[in-house]
Amino acid sequence: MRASHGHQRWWPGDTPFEVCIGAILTQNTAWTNVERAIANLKAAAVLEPRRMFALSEEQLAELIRPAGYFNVKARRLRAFLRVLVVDHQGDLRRLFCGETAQVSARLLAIKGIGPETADSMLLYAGGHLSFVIDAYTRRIFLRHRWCGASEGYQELQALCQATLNQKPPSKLLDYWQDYHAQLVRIGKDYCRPRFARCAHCPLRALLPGG
DNA sequence: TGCCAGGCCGGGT
DNA sequence: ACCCGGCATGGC
Repeated sequence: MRASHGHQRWWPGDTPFEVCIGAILTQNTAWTNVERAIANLKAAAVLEPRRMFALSEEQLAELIRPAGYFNVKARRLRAFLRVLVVDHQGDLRRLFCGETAQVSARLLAIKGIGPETADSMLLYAGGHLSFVIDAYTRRIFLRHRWCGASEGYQELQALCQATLNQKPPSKLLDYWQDYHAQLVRIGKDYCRPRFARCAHCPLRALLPGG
């Protein structure tokens, strides 16, 4: 995948904080809509933990309106910001400090942060080895019959992590970050829901027997 | 026009 | 432990 399309350089976002905010905003939402919301936050000069937390839920909701679910997401953003600002001095390095499993539990305890959002933050903002499973990943694996329809998040993640562990530890973070990004790109191009199969998916060539 | 997009929560079985 | 409705905008 990387040989044909190059390193994807994910996650889109200039800073770890922007990555975290984007992770919440993109829940079940097209990234183009998230970009508008982030542009609003930048224009309002509140893309910083304490300044964003200083906004009321209503003010925040208005700024992120283009991202959809704006009332829900404003509440979720503030739940995240409260933990970051109040419990960790507004310092992401403190929030992400500790063992991966421990930090993961810390994030999952926040209302509005589920497995994918937590893993996105861990992998792309926290430097933790926690593989991201999203709709594209699930769909690609399902259509190629690399997993069953009933596989849960944890099972699919365990499968990916065990498979993608065959590299020097120093390379894994970059590898996992790009691997997930590559799956999303493949998914957008070849594995959308309306296609009955990934008929033209280049991954097909990787399978024994095509 | 309707379907889709990088989920998650809360209430009900 | 699952299943479902709700949440909302913009693009094709």
